Formats: sequence, structure tokens, C-alpha cells
Amino acid sequence: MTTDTRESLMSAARAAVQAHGYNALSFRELAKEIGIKSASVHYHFPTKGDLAAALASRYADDASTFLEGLLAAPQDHRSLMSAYTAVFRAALEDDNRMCLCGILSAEYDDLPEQVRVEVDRFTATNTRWLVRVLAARHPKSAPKELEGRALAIFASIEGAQLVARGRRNIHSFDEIIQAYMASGLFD
Amino acid sequence: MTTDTRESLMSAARAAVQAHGYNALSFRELAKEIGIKSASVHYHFPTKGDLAAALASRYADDASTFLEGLLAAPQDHRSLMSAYTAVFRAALEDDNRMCLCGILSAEYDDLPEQVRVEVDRFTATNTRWLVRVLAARHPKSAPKELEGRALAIFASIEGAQLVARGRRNIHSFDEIIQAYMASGLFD
DNA sequence: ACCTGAACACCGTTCAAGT
DNA sequence: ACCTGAACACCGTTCAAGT
Repeated sequence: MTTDTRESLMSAARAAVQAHGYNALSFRELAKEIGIKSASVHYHFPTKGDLAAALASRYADDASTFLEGLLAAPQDHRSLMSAYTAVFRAALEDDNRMCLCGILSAEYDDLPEQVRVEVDRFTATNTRWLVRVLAARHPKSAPKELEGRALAIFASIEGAQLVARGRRNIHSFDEIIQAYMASGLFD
Repeated sequence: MTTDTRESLMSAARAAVQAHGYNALSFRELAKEIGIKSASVHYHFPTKGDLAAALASRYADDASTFLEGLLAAPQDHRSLMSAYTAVFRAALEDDNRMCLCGILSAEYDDLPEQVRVEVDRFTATNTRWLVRVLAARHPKSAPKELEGRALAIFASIEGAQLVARGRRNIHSFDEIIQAYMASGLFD
């Protein structure tokens, strides 16, 4: 028993949502992909909202773990920010996929409350991490200012990914990130 | 005959897509809203892709007209950029809606080719305009550099809208734009 | 504990038929 | 020129029934 049905479902669903979003996620296609019937999916995840919430929750957890790891290995600011943006780049490299949180934000109006909460948590995880990174460089800056800057950096990278995806051109992502760095937005 | 069925359809569809996206757009709901049967919608727009393409095409045209108008009345750079970001802010004010192009970019994988082309055209319209605005301030800069900066500004504002929508908090949008301006990204 | 078939109200699309 | 009902293959969800 190397593969667990629930895990297979989550894995397939995560790939599907990052590519097509919440609305386009189909229990029937999902079931076909892993070889069960669509009614069986509901045994593991009663509703589509439950599945998406589980996906987003794990996604936020994974991000948290990854970001902690980044800080564990000390490096200069520019390398750190490059490692950070590389994660968003990797999603595009993976068949032009998006950050789960980004694509869910676009579909925000259609999300059950339980999913919205996890989207918020992902954003909070990212901005808190960025605040820590910025605070180390600007110890005299007001927390309010750092929070604004952190949210701006996060939003700018999400936007870079969104626009590059819409042009199905990963070079656009690199071009945009380079312009951000040149402007001093990440400093 | 003050209202035309085709126009009513486009108007209702545009509001729906900006709120819920392409996948969630329903011919049946649309038909109910304007008082015809869903089969009749196909008379005006054979497929959902045709409707979305018509929507996006007009959206790009409207943006072009608006941006030309902005340049017709000369004003300082900061006021110009404020007027530009105000359009994206207005979408959020309108029931937390998004830029049509932004939400369609998120659903890019599910879009028919005819819609993708219009998304590209909207992006091109915006970046070309931004290049003109930047070129007036930086006459010595290389076109390549200006294009990168223009695309970055556009992406950053789309990202600000996306993140603010995901937090259903328009104040976040203002906070992010302010941080962009403070960083010099818009200069 | 896990899966299934059948039913329900939805969806976009097609088409022959109406006016 | 514009609209419609009926059909088709889809969708998420529920539930009684199987093992």
C-alpha cells in the first residue's frame, strides 16, 4: 500500500487547481484520474469546498516550512529574495501553473468561507516572513511601514506571475522581477 | 426600443465575469437575468468563448479610449499615475470586482484562443501607454528598459488588485500602491 | 472503512421548429 | 431576424446499498 487514496486525490486536485482553478475542478475527472467513482471522492471530501480547504491548508503549511528553511541558511538579501521569487517562477515552469493562493484569490467570490480562511493564512504567512526579512535590514523603520512594504512585495510577485501566465511567457516573469529589483522595491 | 438584447447580454456578462470569472459564467443565469431562454443566448453568441471574446475586445477598446483621454489633459506624473491606478481601484469598489484581463489571466488555461488574443491586446494597450508616459520622463532610457518597467508597473497593479480582492479589503490596495510609489517603482 | 449506482438539479451546446 | 423546447453529455451532491 504505497499510495493512499486520499493523498492521491489531494495531489491530483492540487495540480488541477493550480492549472485551472477552483471552478474548473471536477470530481468526476479527478475520480477517473485515480481510478475510483466520483461518488467515492465525496467519502474523503464531502464537498468541493472541503477538498479545496484541505489543499489550501496544506499549501500554507508547506509554504511556512519552506520559508523557515530559507532563513535557516543565512545568505545576503539579494540571494534570499531570489530564492523567494524562484518559488513563484517554479509554478510557471510547471506547465504555466499559478500559486494556489493567487488563482484562488481571483475566484474569491465563488469560494466557501473555509477556503477563504486558508487563502488569508497563506497571505499572512508570506507577509509575516517578508516583514522579518525587511526588519533585519531596516531596524529603525516603523512596523506599519514594513507591513505595507511586505504586502506590496508579495502583491507585486503575485502580479508578475499572473501577467506572465497570461502571456504564457516565463521570460516576462524574469523581466518584471528584474524591474522590481532595479526600482528598489525589494530592498 | 431603448435596450438591445445583445447589449444587455454583454453588460450582464461583463459584470458576471469581473465578479466570478469565465468558468463560472452561466448562459442559463444570464438568460434568466435579461428574460430570455438560454438557447437564445447562443443566437447572439454561438459559444461562451464568442461572448467572452466580445467582452474582452470591447474592454480593451474602452481601456484604449480612456488612456488616450488621460493624456489629452496634461498633468504631472504623480497625478497621472494616480488616475491610472484609480481605474483598478474602482473595480474593487464595485463589489470587489477585478479587471477583466486580470481574472481571465488567472483562468488562462481554460480560455479559447480567441479570448486569449484579447487578453494579450489589453496587456499590450496598457504597457504601450505606460511606455509613452515613462519615455516622456526618461528620454535617454533604452526602449527595452522602459518596456520592462512598464510591464512591471502593470503587473504590480494587477497584483495589488488580486491580493486586495483576496483580503476583501480595499484599504490593502491603497496601502500597496502607496508602497509602490514610495519605492520609486512608478517614477 | 471504503466504494458504488442511481437520482437530482445544474451546465454549454445543438437543432429542428416556431413566429 | 429572433426565439424556443427538447435532447445530449457534462457537473456537484445525496443516499441507500453493497463489501
